[in-house]
Parts: sequence; C-alpha cells; structure tokens
Amino acid sequence: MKLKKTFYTQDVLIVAPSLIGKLLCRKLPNKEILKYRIIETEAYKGEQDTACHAHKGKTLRTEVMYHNGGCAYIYFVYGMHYLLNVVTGKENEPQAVLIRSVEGFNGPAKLTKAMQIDKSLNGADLLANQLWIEDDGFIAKLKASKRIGIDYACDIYKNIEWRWTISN
DNA sequence: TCAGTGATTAGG
DNA sequence: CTAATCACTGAG
Repeated sequence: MKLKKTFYTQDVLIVAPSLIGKLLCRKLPNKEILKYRIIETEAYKGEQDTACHAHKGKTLRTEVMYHNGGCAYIYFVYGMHYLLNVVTGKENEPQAVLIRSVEGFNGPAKLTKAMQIDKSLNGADLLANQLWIEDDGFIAKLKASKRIGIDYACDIYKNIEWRWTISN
C-alpha cells in the first residue's frame, strides 16, 4: 500500500530508518512502472545539521526542503549526477532523507539514472502517480552507521549515525 | 588515488 | 562577473 501524507510529516529520524525495506515506485513517461526495494538511506535534519544543504538557510536550491513532508527533493551534483531525497517533517522544518541505494543499484546516482529521475521531478508530490513509495509488509533488520561523503561537516554531525542499511 | 563535469553559491 | 565547491562514479 502507498505511504500516506502522515508518514512523511513525521520527523526525519523516524522516516529515514522506516523507509528501509519499502518499495520505491516510478511510473516512466512510457507508462512502464518500476519498483525497487530501498536498502540504504541517510537523514539530513535542519539548519543546525552542518551536513545538510539547508544549514546555510533557505536558497533557491534548498527551498523544497522547507516544504511540508511528502515531496521529492532532487538536485544535481558533480556536473553529472542527480540525487533523490524525500522531504519529511512539517512546513519550515528543512529535513530530507537521501535514498542512497535500492536493491539492484548500489549508489544514489545510479538509481536515479535507472529510474529516469531528474530535475523535472524536483518538488514532485509523492502522493501522486509519477513517483511514490509503497509498504508491502516487508520487515527489515536495520544497521546504523555514519553518513557518507560529508567531510565538510563539523565533527558532531560528521560522526553521528544517521545512515541506515539493511542487514537481513 | 583522481579526473570528469556543470549547477549552485558567495563575494566583488 | 569570478571562482570555489560538491550528499558521486568509474577507471587505473
């Protein structure tokens, strides 16, 4: 069953681990539907989190993170890769879950490429029919660890264990 | 280890 | 306008 609005408006530290084992679903422009199980996520929480894009305040790029939970935050990095995030929490609480990998594709940029996710889906409603997440009852065993690729953050946020992987 | 690649951002 | 930076990947 498709995840509802009330799921996404919870705090990112609840949503990020809960997304492990869920199905990321995408309807392609040619109507084909793809579903992949999420196996790795990371939480980015608020302006105080120095690893979070929103830590310098609201800009054109981070504006979507300030929305009410339940939409997609997609951005372009390193001149070639799109990354997919799920916006969580309430309005004006900049939070998002980075979907780092799904079953079959290890790496956040590989899954966006495989699922044809790009900037046109930035801000997309996850309750609509282009991009959404389903719960099929799968129970995942979780493992927490440090987030990847955020050396620029301060020690506290660099070392905090806000990355979750599956350990079934 | 390191280059590729271009949007985004702060600063003049 | 300029220049630095970057939540990555793949090749060596």
